[in-house]
Amino acid sequence: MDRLLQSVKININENIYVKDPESSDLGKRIIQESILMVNEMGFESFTFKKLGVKIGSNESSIYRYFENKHKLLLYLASWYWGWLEYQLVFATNGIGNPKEKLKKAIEIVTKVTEEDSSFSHINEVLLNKIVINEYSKSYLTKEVDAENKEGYFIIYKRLVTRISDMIKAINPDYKHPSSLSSTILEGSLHQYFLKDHFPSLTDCKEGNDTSTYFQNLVFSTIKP
Amino acid sequence: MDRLLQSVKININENIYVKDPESSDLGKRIIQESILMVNEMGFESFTFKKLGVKIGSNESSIYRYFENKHKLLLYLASWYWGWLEYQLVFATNGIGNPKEKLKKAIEIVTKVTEEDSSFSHINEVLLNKIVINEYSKSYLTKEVDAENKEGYFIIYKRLVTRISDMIKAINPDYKHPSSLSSTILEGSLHQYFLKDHFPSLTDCKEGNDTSTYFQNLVFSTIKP
DNA sequence: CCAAATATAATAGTATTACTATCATATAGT
DNA sequence: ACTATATGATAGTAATACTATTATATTTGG
Repeated sequence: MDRLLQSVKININENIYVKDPESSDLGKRIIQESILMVNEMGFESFTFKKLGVKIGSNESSIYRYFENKHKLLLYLASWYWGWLEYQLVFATNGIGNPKEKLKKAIEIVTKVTEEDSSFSHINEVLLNKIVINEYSKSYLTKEVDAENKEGYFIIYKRLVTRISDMIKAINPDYKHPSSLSSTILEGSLHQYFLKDHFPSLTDCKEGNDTSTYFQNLVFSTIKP
Repeated sequence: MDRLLQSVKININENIYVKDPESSDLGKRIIQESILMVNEMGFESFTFKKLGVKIGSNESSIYRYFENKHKLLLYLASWYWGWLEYQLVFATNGIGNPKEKLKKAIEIVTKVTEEDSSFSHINEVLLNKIVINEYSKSYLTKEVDAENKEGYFIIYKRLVTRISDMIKAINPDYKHPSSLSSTILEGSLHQYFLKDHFPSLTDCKEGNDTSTYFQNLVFSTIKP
């Protein structure tokens, strides 16, 4: 997988950034360090000023890449979902059996994140933690409808649709394929959050517990 | 139901507030108007200064009830979950059949919110909208572990546990009762959010769609 | 290789937020 | 009427989230 991915670039809506952070060294440092910092101090405490100090650059220079930190969060989240989508498509493409295919898809989107050496400036493990802790904040806003119209959530929506389509392929009569798909994606993040902070509210403790939980949930629910 | 509830007070952890807002007229106006305002402008734009203007009071007076707006959000959320818990216990108490009981419980926590005249200063319909749009922000913070230790989320946790226990009563061998219970509560809020902002990601369009979705999900998954 | 374009850095300034502190006034209970 | 307690008014502070301007590097095209 590594070799192939080396030439892949995750494609992100151009309106999310002012200048493409992939286009320069400073841009990549902004992404790289913002992942470390947001993970470390949380999105609320994170500021462009602090990021500037950390990367030895200036606040005003960061504003040339992103309008504000909310847009940066949208960028990081889009990158994460784009990366997951790529893995999902790659891993399920050759599978003919619809049930095997969906099973694999659920495994991909619910399993514990592992480092991907193809993107050296991005720490996928920490980025996954950011998505678990901060993604909701990117859409639980008053601007969500306008931003949705701008296409800022398109990759995430496409991912939900892909899994929804796989569910339909197994049981075209099941009444809630989209709800079930969105429940898997959002619910998986939530179970990981609970594991770390409210362990009594989840049974997903380690390894592939989360995958097992959702695979069982989905296949019991949709039957053939 | 109305008569009985008139003497009920939702019991909220005393450390969430500085002074009990139920203990005075100003306190109740703070709660009443904050629900309208947070719903109207979103939690980010909401400030104590603006609230003061709206209720014809002073910023500094509001600080005598809540340390900050985060604590006020914790209060509103706790009140909401306490209110839901009361309805759940009340509605399921007499039901002997475990399946009927769980079915009713899921209906209560997933159905569309209706006004409850027992609490005249609280608009439950708007409060439900606030919980849908803002609740995640109350725990997706760096302080979550400390605040959990303080007991700020205890009502919500008790609700999850209640439903988890009902699942266990039906099938003691099912491996993920807590995960399933937390998926219902959190997933229900999410489906309502999707309905309003990402309709293509949900099949829950109106009336009792959400209840039907989750009842079907749960009973298919746990079987007998 | 020089000029011009472009990228980055430095500095300053602004409105708003999220408070804290102090003092004044109103009201309520004994 | 006295005194506690609740509320209101005002002022002040550090930090945030920017915008604007100017200066200095760095790149690149002729």
